[in-house]
Amino acid sequence: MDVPLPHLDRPFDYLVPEALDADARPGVRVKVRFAGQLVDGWLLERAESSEHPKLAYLEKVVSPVPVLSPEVARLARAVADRYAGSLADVLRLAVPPRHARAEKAVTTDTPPTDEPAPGGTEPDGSPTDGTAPADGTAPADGTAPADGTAPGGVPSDSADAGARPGGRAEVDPRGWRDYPAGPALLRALTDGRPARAVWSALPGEDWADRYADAVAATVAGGRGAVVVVADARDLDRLDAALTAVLGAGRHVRLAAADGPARRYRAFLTARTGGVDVVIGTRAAMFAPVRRLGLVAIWDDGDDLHAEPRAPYPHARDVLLTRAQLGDIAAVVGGYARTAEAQLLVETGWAREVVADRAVVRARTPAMAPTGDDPQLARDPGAASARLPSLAWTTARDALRADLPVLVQVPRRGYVPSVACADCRAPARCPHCAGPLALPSAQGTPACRWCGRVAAAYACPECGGRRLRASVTGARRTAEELGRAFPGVPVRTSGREEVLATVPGGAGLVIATPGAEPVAEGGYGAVLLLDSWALLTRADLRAGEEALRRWMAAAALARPGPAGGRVVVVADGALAPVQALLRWDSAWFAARELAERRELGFPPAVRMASVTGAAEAVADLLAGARLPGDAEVLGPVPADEGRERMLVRVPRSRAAAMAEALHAAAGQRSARKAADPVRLQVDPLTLF
DNA sequence: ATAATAACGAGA
DNA sequence: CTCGTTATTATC
Repeated sequence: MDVPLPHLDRPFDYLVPEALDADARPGVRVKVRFAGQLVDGWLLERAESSEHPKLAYLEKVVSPVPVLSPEVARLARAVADRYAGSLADVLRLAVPPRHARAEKAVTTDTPPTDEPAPGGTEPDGSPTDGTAPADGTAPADGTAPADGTAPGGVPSDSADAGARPGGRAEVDPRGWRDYPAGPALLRALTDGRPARAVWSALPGEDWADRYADAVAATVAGGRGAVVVVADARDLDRLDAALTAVLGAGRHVRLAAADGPARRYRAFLTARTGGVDVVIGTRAAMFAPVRRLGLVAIWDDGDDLHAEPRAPYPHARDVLLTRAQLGDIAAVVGGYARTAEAQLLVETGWAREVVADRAVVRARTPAMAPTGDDPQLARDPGAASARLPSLAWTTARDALRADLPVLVQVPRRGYVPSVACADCRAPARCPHCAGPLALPSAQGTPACRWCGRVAAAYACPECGGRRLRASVTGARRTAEELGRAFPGVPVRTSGREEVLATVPGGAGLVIATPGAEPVAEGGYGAVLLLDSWALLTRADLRAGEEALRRWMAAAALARPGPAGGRVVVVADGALAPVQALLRWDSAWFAARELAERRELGFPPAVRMASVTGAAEAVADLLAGARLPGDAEVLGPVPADEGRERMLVRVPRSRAAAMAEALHAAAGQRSARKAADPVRLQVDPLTLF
C-alpha cells in the first residue's frame, strides 16, 4: 500500500476479479480501494485464501509490467526494517515513477524473468527472521553469512587460472595484478562465487577501468552487476570504461539526474533483461538485474551516497544488504577507506584487496606537509599568492617541467569566513557568536547570522586585531595564483562548472574537493591548501573526510619517480596527514574505528536519531519498547526550534531498536499525532 | 475519509 | 437494562 503511515506498513489482502486475473501478477502496480479511497499499491504475491473475513476487489492493475522484482521486493523490506522505515517509502526509492511512453518503447516482447540467481542456496522469503545476522539485515554487523558459503569472499587461490567451465571468456586480470588478491577476486566473480572485497585503490589507479574489469569478469560468468558511484562525473567515467570493455549496449546508466523518461527506460531495460549491468548514482542501488552476481560501490565515503529521503538508506548498506540476501559478490572501493569498510574487514565479512607496501611506495607521489607561513616565504611570488613557500616552489618546479598543477581549496566562494591572523581562532560575532565574513576583498567584517558589522574586532583569545581569510575561495585563489605565475593558464573546476579532464602541459587547475579534473599523464604537483579548515569541522567524520578528499586529489598526481609531488598545508603530526603521507588509509580507518568503539559511535554501535518538536520526540520515545541495553542521549537542539534525541544500542540489538522505533512511530500515526517526528538510523551527521 | 466498534449516559 | 449518541480505532 503506497501510504507512508507506519502503522499501515504491512500487506493487505484483496480479491482479484476475473478480468484482472492475467495481469495481476506479483510485482505490478495496482490501485485498490482502501478506507474509502483509491490508493496506489503493489501486488506482492498471489494467494489461494485469506485470513481476512471480507475482502474488497482489486480496482485496477496500473500496468501489466511487474516492475517490482521478487529480489528487489525482498531487499526493500530488509532495508525498511534496517532503517526503521516503511516498505512504501523504500519502494518509492527503488522503483522510479512510471513513464508510460518509456514503458511502451521498452515493453515490446521481452517479458521480465524472475529466475533466482544461480548458486543461491536458498531464496527463502523471510530475510529478517532469526537466521540472518544478528541485526536482521545488515552485513556490516560483521556476522558471517548464515548459509554455507565461505565468508571472507576472496579466495586466496583456488581454481587454476586457465580453463573456465562452459567456455567462459577469461577476463584479463592485468590491471588487478598490483593487488595480490585482485586476480583471485576476478576469478571468483567469473566463477559466480560471492566474494566480498574492500578495495583500497592505488594512487593513479584508473578505478573505472578496474570496475569495468570486475563487471566484465562477472558477465563472463553469466551474471549481472550493479555499480553505484557518487556523482555524474564518476558515472560518465565508469560509463566510458564499461563501453570500452563490454562494448555498447551491454549496460545502462540509471541516475535521477538523467530525467524521468530516461531513468524509467533504463530501469525497464534492466527489469526486462535487456541488459545485465546497471551503473548509476545512488538511484541505481535498487536496480533490478537478472542473476545479479556483483554489487559494487566506488568512494563509499562520499556523502552523496546517503539518500536524503526517508528512510535515508545509504547506498553502501543497501548494496551490502543485497549481497548478503542473495549470495552476491560485493566490492567496496575507494582511494580512502571508511570506518564502515574497515568494520567489514575486521569482522571478516570482507577481505581487503590492497597493494603491497613496495608497490604503494612506487606509485605514490612524493608527499610533504608544510606549515602555513606565507609571510615567511622568501619568494615574493609565494607571498603574493599567500602560499606557503614549499607549496609555491613545488608548483613552480612542476610548471617549469611543463606539467600541470592541481590546487585543491576546501570551499568555493569569496572568503567564506575569517579567523584571527595571529592565533587562528575563528572570528566570531561579539553579539551572537555567529561566523564573521568579509563581504569584499578589503571590507569590514560582518556577521553572517545577525548582519552586525564588527568594525573594531579584537580576538578574544589573544587580543589580535588583524583578521585573515580563513578559507580562501577557489575564485580568489585562482586570481592570486594567476598573478603569482604570470603567463600560465588557470582553470577552475567547482560546483558551477566541473571539468572532467585537463590537458597535460603546464597549467594551474584550481578545484574544490570532488571536482578535481583528471590530468592527462597526471599532475606534476598537487597542492592541498587550507587543510585545517577541513580538519577543524565539528564533525565525527572530519578526519576521515579530510583524508578522503586529499587522497582523491593526490591520486591524480604522477607517481614520485615520475616527478609527482604533493604538498599538504597541515601539521604533519596529525593522523589524517600521516595517513596521506604514507598512503595508508587502512591504518587510519582502523584507528578511526577503534576510536569510535571507545566513544560508542557508529559504525561500532548503531545509533538512531529522533528529531521533531520536543513533546513529539518525548512522546515517541516514551512509547518505544527499546531493548534493555539501549541508551537514550540528549536532547540537543536541532534547527527550527526542534530537538533531537539519540538512541544507541550495540550492533547486536540494531534490529530490535529499529523495530521498536518503527512500532512507536506506528502508534503515533495510528492515533493521528499531529507533529511529525523524523527517524534516522545511522544518520550521517551526529552533531 | 468512513465504517466498524467500543464507550458512555440518559431515560425506562 | 436498553437504546441512541459519541469517542476510538482500524482501514483488506
